[in-house]
Amino acid sequence: MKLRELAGRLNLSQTTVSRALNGYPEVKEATRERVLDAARRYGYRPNASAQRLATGRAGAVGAVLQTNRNLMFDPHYVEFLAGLGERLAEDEIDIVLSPTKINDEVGSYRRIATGTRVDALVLSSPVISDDRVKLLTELGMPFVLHGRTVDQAPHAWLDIDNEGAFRHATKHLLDLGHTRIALINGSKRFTYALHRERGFRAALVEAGLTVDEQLIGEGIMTDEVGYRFAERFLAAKPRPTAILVTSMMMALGAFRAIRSAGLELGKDVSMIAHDDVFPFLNADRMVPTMSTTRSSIRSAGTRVAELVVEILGGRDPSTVHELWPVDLIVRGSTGPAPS
Amino acid sequence: MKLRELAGRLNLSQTTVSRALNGYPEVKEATRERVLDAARRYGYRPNASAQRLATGRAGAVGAVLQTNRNLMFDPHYVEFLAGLGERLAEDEIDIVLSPTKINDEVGSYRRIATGTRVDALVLSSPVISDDRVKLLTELGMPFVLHGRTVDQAPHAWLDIDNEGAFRHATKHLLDLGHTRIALINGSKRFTYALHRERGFRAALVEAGLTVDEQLIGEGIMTDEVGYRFAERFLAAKPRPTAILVTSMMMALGAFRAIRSAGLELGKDVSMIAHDDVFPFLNADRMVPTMSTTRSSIRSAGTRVAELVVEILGGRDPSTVHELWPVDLIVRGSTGPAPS
DNA sequence: GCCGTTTTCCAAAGCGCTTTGGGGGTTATT
DNA sequence: AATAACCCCCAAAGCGCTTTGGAAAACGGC
Repeated sequence: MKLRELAGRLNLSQTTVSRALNGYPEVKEATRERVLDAARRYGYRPNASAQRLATGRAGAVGAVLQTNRNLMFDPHYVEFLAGLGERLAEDEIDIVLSPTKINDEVGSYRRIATGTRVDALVLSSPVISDDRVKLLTELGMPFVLHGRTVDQAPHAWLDIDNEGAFRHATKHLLDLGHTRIALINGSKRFTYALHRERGFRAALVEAGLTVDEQLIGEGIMTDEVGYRFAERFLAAKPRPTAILVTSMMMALGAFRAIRSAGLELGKDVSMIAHDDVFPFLNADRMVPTMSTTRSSIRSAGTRVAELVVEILGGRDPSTVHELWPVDLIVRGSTGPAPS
Repeated sequence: MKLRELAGRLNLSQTTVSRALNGYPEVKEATRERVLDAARRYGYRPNASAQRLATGRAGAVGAVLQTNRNLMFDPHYVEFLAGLGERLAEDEIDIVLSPTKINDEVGSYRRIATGTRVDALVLSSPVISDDRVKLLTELGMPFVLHGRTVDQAPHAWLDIDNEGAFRHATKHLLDLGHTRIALINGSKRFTYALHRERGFRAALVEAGLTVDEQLIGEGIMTDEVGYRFAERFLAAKPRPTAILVTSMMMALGAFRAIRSAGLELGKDVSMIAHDDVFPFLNADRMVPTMSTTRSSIRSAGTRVAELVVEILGGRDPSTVHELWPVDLIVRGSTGPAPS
């Protein structure tokens, strides 16, 4: 069933049917009803390619998938994509996924940007000085960055206040009397990890403490890595009484290490983890419940999608900067420092 | 730069340029060179929407992403997508990702199949009797299934011989003198898990042993789940002397549990894990090296892509059935049963 | 050098939609 | 009753490619 046929059956012109379907005001409400009804009955679905050609829009945004390493990072990314897709689906915009090898990352972006298959790109997990950002800016391909680079540029980004979150969390631990606090962070190549560490250090320095570099670890966000660092940190003397963890996956591992060491979470050792809010992982239902800095990565995806749509609608990307505050939620995994 | 301009500059017709670019035989080799060269110089990239409209092809295959649970499963899926994308890129075919909530899975597939945004779909991780397979068959949307359902239908699939692999692995352990063997499997909803368990049981029964149901566990493929099951199994009396594990992620967890129990892998306890071959996880570089049933999931993705291309080229999907044998690679994690 | 092939290229007609530029019908205004 | 002002709707022209049906040019055999 194509538009012409549908128009034929309704004794209307293609123009009118098209307008009725796309919500233009030039058609009588009764006619629109009639058209929508018929479209539903006949199961009419517009041909996407034709629509795209006529409108000059690809109707898709691109996402590039690193495929050589750090795949374990993925639950976070997938969750982000889920949010993105949810919102884009409303506007019938596809997500086009391009897997790329890590050594040809910029090449992949260039190929995508110079092609006509997507209207915009979405970038995640920027590193401190990100070549992709530079490239896309140069090529004039619209994009929204989830996260930030250090050298701010006039492009669109949405980030959470990682520095503030970790400063706040650290300060909370200090207020509880903890003075030896460890940090299990993501890889420092990434800006968010830099920001988190910065917040952590700032709070310690503010409190007049010096940072013990032995109590800082970085790695990919897995249970395993969390376990290994926690195990190592807890063996230090004097033992840290609190740990800040950059992801819930890592927190699970760290939690196991704490138990293995015969210690009790929330009493012998306090922990605050950053919670990206996974549907299958509820900080509130853990035993003990987990204190977190919380910010839904899925919501971020949804909002990024919204911003993409706005930019495609004509909004100036250089006005698109959102820094989301992060909640600190104090639960059972934090308690006063043991004396 | 559009085709017409390019043709103009070359003093050729659009027809000729198009043919030169697409490898049709009706143009002189010298002309083709000239065209290709100019295209490169001017950076000509054909407009994808126009191409798609003219050819009647969406130039994309769809993949649906479950977003409500089992996201931890993902490293496997991502690895598969990587392989898929690698091959599809050669034919300039996009992967269109549609995130869906688990409770509206069939609805999502229906929407995608009745739309015109993809030429085919790729399905992964089929359950025993899979509604998606039925739906797509009914709707006549081409697809390739990575895995199998139990009720075979005349559609395209590619699967690895999970049953054979696990039978073989179990038999190997039996040959080494093990008689109490545990199995850490994926969720039994999935056909591959069923097949693996079937292979496991078959080998035991063949050897005249009865299966201890207490030594079978199923769950999502994470380090954590591997740890928990191994911990539990090793506490059983008499303790199993060998464990079969369905994923390398789980194997890492199981390995940790073995060490925590003060046991030595490859001596006190043997282990064979199924290895989907992740670039960041090398069974050969572990200590001890890990015995595995190995089959690259990325290669499977590449081959599935190949099959999709063939089907879109006219091959009858009901002739597309591939069952890949799985290698058993004996390394350091397996040894004779302790006496 | 003539005629039939083969090679090489072209003009023009789509692909299925959106959108521009009007043009009849109705209703309101005088 | 005539005019103006809308409201609805339509015909037709693209969007940028592919592909069909020829036609001109080059080639080969006699």
